[in-house]
Amino acid sequence: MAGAHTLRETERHVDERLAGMDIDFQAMAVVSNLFRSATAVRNHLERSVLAPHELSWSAFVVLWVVWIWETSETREIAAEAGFSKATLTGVLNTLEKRGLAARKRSKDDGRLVLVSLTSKGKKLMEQLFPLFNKEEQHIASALNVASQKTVAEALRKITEKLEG
Amino acid sequence: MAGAHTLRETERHVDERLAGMDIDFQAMAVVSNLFRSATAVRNHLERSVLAPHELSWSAFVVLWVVWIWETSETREIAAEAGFSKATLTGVLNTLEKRGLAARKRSKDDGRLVLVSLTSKGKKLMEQLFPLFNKEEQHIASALNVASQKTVAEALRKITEKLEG
DNA sequence: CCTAGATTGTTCGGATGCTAACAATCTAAA
DNA sequence: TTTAGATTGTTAGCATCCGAACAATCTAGG
Repeated sequence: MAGAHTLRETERHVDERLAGMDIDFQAMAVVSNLFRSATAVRNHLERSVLAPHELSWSAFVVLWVVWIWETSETREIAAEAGFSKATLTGVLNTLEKRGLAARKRSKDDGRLVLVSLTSKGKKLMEQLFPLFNKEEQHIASALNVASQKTVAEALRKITEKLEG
Repeated sequence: MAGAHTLRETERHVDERLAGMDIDFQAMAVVSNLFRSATAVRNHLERSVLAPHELSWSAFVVLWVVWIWETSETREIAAEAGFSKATLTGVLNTLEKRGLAARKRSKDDGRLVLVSLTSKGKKLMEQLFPLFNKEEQHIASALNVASQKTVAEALRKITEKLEG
């Protein structure tokens, strides 16, 4: 589907192409498959769950973070969602325009902006997240439960090594 | 570092916040840690390897694909790199402007555009990829070798379930 | 031949996504 | 109390990113 070569054909070609070089192929396999799978999962979730509601990936992530943490400071959302505060400004503009989220100046600290979901935004997440999780379940079903645990924990270790 | 909460604190909060709902938490953990780790790895590689050469992530991915496959048709690069052909057009403009890649019309099929690296582009990849792989090695060292194999294979299965 | 349909890369409009610079605000040390 | 420095969100400028529409080109059926 993704072009002329399958995943495994591509990996074999790369190995041959780089043969002789002093390369850690196992480490390369971890990283490249991390990106391949993340891209595939994101595309799948965008098409199956988000697109019908005209939601972008980042818009959904912001909704998710605010939904989970009730009300959030902007700086916190950006860190949690994984992109810069400048990017968040744009996404919040979009969400406000669509009536899904609202901004409010903090009274305690005039620099801070507090974000909350509108009732429309809340209703959307209560409807959308179960569908999202059904797709997550579909995706994770590529692995048995023991393997799911192992993979999640291994990915945590990678994240912690780089952020911890 | 990433905001006020650690990774594991965040996961516990989410579990409590969604308690009572009919949610597959294990599947959620796989997907969310997939994105967290992919984001962390990408940010790390951008800062440590790509930024010093003023290369964006997508520019590097395109260089990588063309380097590995020698000369590539545009449609193939887009599929392999994981983004749309519209995006590729922009990235190729940037790479051409910087003298790292070149476009050429195919003689066999007037619709096709063939992309190759300039000698400057080749030289850059020969210098850059070993550094890139060193960082991949650093990242993968969060796991022992057996775990690296397991994770890579599990991620392959996820990709194949969605693309296969 | 010839022409309807398929394929390819680009363009267009809009939404991310980044760093750097900025104004507003808070904090703490003199 | 004052003021230098730190923090926060926005803006500006640029480079991705996408889907949809488009022109150029190829392919088949007639």
